[in-house]
Amino acid sequence: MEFDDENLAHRIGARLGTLRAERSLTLDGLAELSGVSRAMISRVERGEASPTAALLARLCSALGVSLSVFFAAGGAEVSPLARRADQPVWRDPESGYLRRVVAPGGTGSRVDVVEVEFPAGAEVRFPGQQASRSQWQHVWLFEGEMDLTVGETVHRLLPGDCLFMNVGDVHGFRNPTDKPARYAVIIDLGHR
DNA sequence: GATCTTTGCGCGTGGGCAAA
DNA sequence: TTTGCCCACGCGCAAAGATC
Repeated sequence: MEFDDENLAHRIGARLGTLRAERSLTLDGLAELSGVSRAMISRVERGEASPTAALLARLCSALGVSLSVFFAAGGAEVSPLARRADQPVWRDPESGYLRRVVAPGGTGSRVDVVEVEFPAGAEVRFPGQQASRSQWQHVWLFEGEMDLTVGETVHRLLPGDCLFMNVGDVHGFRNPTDKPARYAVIIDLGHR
């Protein structure tokens, strides 16, 4: 379920607007919570800008949802089975990394499962977010190599390695090799 | 071929304006 | 007064061109 860029930008914008409205937040309110300017939020909601992974993470954190919840199709039929063809896929316009929400949406589960294909040489950094401190994640590498930075510590992950970390910590993902990497992220969403 | 400079593009921000 | 949108600008990055 991969969308073309324009369609995806509009879907993200609509989803962002819905979540913001559900929380009775104004552009200013969300801007204050997320640290993203209200002009940028407005452009994203109108589908005029494609948010980067880092920016989207800040907005999701401010809204109190995970990226998985964000990309889960609102109102979609709830099923315990998520076929690969139906799993939401999003590509970060900045790094090119591909994020696939594997776990079925709308089940009420407090655990999300995400598959990531990370391009060679790419890097993504996520700022620390107080709103995400109740969330934890396992990063389980299948193929390639990844450098994961948590705070000041850099962890080199090899196939089979698994790193446990707090989602709210300042962290970064980097593929130092010339081959793409593939890994899974299992997220404990904590109390919602 | 390597290095430096220029140019173009996209992302993101701040300030200001108009409508309700 | 609040809210959402528009405009101008800065910044970073990659591609193209120039120079050695």
